[in-house]
Amino acid sequence: MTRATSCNRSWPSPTRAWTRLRPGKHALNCHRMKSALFSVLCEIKGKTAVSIRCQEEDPPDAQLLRLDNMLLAEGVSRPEKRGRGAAGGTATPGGCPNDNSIEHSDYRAKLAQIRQTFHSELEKYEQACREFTMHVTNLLREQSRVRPVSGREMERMVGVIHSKFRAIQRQLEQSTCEAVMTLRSRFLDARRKRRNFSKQATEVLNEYFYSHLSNPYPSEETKEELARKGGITVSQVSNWFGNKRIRYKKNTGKFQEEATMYTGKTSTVTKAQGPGGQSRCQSTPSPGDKAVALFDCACGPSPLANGTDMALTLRALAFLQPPPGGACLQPLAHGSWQRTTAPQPASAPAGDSGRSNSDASN
DNA sequence: CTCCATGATTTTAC
DNA sequence: GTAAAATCATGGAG
Repeated sequence: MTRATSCNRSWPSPTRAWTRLRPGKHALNCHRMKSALFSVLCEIKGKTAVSIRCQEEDPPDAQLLRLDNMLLAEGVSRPEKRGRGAAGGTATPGGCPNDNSIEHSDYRAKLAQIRQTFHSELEKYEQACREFTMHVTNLLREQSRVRPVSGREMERMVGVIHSKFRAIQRQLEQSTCEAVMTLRSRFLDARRKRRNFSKQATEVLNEYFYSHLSNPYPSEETKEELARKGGITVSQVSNWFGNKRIRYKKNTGKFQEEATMYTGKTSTVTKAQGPGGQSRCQSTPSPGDKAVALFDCACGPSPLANGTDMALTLRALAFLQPPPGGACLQPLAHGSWQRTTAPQPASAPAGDSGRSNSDASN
């Protein structure tokens, strides 16, 4: 308590706290025996080899390396970078096509936020590290006037400081990693969540489905088109058609209303254009009648009874008639579609047999 | 909370 | 590989 002597006010010190503990420095500096004492101290120090063990700069820590790699892979370590973040390319969590869904951009935004926080924190630590190093260096320099402080000792001290800050930095990296992992898992979960399609998407799909009731198998191109129109992905279109076919088939009656609604709606649209490029001529070749009758009696008063769609269906079914070996579809007795041969010939080969898939005409 | 509709995933058949 | 069928899981209405 009494150590803080009267003279501590006069010290032009960088740190008052420190200087308060060194009351006799001025006195020492001015002491006539100073140089003698100093040399003795040097000698003693040399002999005892003040080997304050350097905590040798830890070897490239494996754990740290892993963290670095992880952050690098997540695109966090690098300051803003285009593309290929964790969410980029095929690395998209969930393995979904890299559509730019809202969730996707949301994920990227959050990742960017984490990255920003990480870098600003890192910057702060580095700044603090620099300041503290300078501070300590100054102190040592100051002290070197009264006691021997070798360059090596200074270096060692700086090294210790750096390693301490490195440990803090490692913690920062760890927590950043955690944040990224949490974000990722949450994002993955979010993608699993089912979201109802927009009204528009449903309409687009239903319109196509009911106007191609005889053959609701859109080609890849058509799927892309439908996906684009509905603002969903191609695989979602495929899923939807898969579900729709099976559900429609299972319970045709339930879809009656919907069917009439859409066939009514599409009839006006398709007359002008015809989604499959099919011209809707009203001539109804008789060969299809049997098939329609078969379909109808199985399905009851199906949407096929609708005038426009009836024509379409008859027309489509007409192609089913003579397919010895040709790829085509046949409505099953219970109102289904059945492939008799190779599914989706991708593109219709010349000739009508390929027309089984009305999409081919697209 | 239940129930149903519906999008997604998994399994099966070809 | 594709589609059918079964199943899972969630959203939303009641």
